[in-house]
Amino acid sequence: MIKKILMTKIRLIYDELLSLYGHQGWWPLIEHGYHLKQYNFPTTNQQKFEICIGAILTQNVSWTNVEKALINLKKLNALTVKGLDKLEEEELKTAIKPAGYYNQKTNRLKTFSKFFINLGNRVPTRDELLSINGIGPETADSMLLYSFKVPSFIVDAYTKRIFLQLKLIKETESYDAIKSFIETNLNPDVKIYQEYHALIVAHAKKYYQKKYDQTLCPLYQKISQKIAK
DNA sequence: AACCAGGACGTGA
DNA sequence: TCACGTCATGGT
Repeated sequence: MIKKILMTKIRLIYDELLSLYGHQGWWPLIEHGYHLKQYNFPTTNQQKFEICIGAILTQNVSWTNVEKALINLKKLNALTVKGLDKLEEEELKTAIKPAGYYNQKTNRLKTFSKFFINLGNRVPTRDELLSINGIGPETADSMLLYSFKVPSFIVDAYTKRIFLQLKLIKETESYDAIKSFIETNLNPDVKIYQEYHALIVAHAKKYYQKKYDQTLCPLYQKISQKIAK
């Protein structure tokens, strides 16, 4: 007789999303696109750096805008640490303009590339990243999870919307409270954390845009049906 | 033509 | 601590 494994809700939601959308293969790189099931990415220091740059550029902006900026940087050979560090400030501003907030983000990229150079092959701590101007909790966790392969769960606006709709969190809960709630109910596993966040984004793009009716979310419908019975 | 997108920071209460 | 204004482009 096989024992039934007790799974947490958090894990069940993950399984549900994975069966709905399949592997997402984040983080996308300009050259390689989505890596799909090759979880050894990123392999080179340059790829790690590109992911970090993307994490800064995508702050409050759609990824399609970020791609334009990344392609501009690639053309200028500035998707490498040294390349970006060498780039003139005005040139950098122009290149990342499509990603919005280009004045702030220019400073943030310059500051970060210096940090990245000094980092060497070391993995930074979360606090270390948070102490850098322009890197908040979500950006830090994105870098840790996708660039440095540390199982640090990312809480973005979509994560909040979905978990709020599923009544697993409250409206007022802080970033860190939501993060630790999820992490205590999900074994630390880089692959799963990576997929989970990507799946949340995929799911949210389909059901949790502000213009949509969030009650159409199939996960929510399942729950509300159970309650009705 | 407003509104929103894979946030973070500075300010004042 | 925390609510609020600010930063800016591109798509719908």
